[in-house]
Amino acid sequence: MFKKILVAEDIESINQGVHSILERLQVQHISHAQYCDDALLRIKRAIYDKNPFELLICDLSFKKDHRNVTLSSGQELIALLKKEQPNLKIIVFTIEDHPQIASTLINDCEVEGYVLKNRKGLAELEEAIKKVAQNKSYISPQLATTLKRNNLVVLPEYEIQLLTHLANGLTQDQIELHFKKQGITPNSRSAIEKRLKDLRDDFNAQTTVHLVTIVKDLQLI
Amino acid sequence: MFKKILVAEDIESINQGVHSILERLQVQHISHAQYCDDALLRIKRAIYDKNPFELLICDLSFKKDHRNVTLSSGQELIALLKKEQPNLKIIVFTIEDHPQIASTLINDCEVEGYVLKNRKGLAELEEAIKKVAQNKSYISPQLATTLKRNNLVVLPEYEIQLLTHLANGLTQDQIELHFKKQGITPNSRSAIEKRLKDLRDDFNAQTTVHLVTIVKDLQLI
DNA sequence: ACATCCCTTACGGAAATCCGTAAGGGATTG
DNA sequence: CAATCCCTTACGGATTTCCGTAAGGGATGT
Repeated sequence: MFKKILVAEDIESINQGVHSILERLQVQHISHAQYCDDALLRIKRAIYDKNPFELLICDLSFKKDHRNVTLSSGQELIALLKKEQPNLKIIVFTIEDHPQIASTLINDCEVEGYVLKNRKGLAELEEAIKKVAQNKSYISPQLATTLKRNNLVVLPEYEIQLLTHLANGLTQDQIELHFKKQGITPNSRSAIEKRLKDLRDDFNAQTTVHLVTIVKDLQLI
Repeated sequence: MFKKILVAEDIESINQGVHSILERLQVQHISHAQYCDDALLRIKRAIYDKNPFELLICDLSFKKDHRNVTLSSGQELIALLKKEQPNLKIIVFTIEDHPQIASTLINDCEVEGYVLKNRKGLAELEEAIKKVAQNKSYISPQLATTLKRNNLVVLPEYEIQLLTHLANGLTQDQIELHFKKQGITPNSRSAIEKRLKDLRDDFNAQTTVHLVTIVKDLQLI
């Protein structure tokens, strides 16, 4: 079992719940951070002290308050940490069940666990901690099944840019111009139209407005 | 102070936190419901038993699981309850800080309290319970300030329909036709165009796609 | 080399949207 | 009653988007 764990989570009542589990698992050093910035500092400090954390249990969304923070989300924190301390195990503990977001963290950021805060969340978290301590990984069952069958759509960077510009109010002419300035290809009017047509087909969108709302709902842009 | 309180909340660790507060406030009867349907049943039953609840502390979002539920959100529950037991006090305790949603609950559904689950959430909840027990109302400070200055936009039903149809892939021609069938006026092509132009101006949208993404982000549709 | 495939670009016409103007019809007000 | 205001509708032209066709170029395979 882990000896030194950091919990990054801003809601106190959930912190209490997590803490009680860690105590039951007889974790010796339990630290808490209510801000992402704090979490990063503590982890850096622990490395400097030659006594690094072994596991981070991390929420994704942190409420803003009066404090100025540079890291506002768990995603940013995790992305940094994988450079700072690659051997640090990470379990995401969040209410966020959107497959797109979970998939990015699991596959790209390579977190070791992803646990949903639901009715049985704490029990699952305990399970996850045990698994990860054995060098296995853990993903909440509901999420695991949807991730498997849900053949996730990942939009290529080009399509993301195209749709984002549309959503932000650029006309196709403006996008063509912009792509030419930035050296992004293809940038002809024709190609842009064709991509949009293909995307409409792919997503069964009747109009371009429809298309943009669909990809926004799917959080692809 | 209240003697009989129901807590509708699906995440166990938060339930624990709320429970500990209610105990400190020496509430005699504390009930919990992990599903909206359960909450409704318990409240009805309590009325039938001539021993109704005095206060409901209610989350908004409830995770779906294997159980079939008819009420899937706190909003639906609250809307029903205000008919079922008009004198029941309600405090919303949620992570949802979108002013649009909060405003609807506070002004339309007339809940007595709206507390955000943030770093000081439990302390605020305690404060709210005390206030509401004195027939006052309570709104989380952060929210209260934004609600005041944020001169909330409320879109008339007609505009909501128009934009929703656009977002769902109808062309302006199809919308004109649809409005005529439904007897919704104005339904001329011209009027539809004019409304969209006005809306684009109101929201500083460059294009119609832009407009739709803006109102979707604001959760106006 | 040649054929094939895939992608980009170009072009032209159809369709949809955008925009301004103007006419008509209620409601309000002097 | 007349004047005014506001909204709806109609219409025409400009702009934008949509769609099909075709030409050109690079990569791959035979």
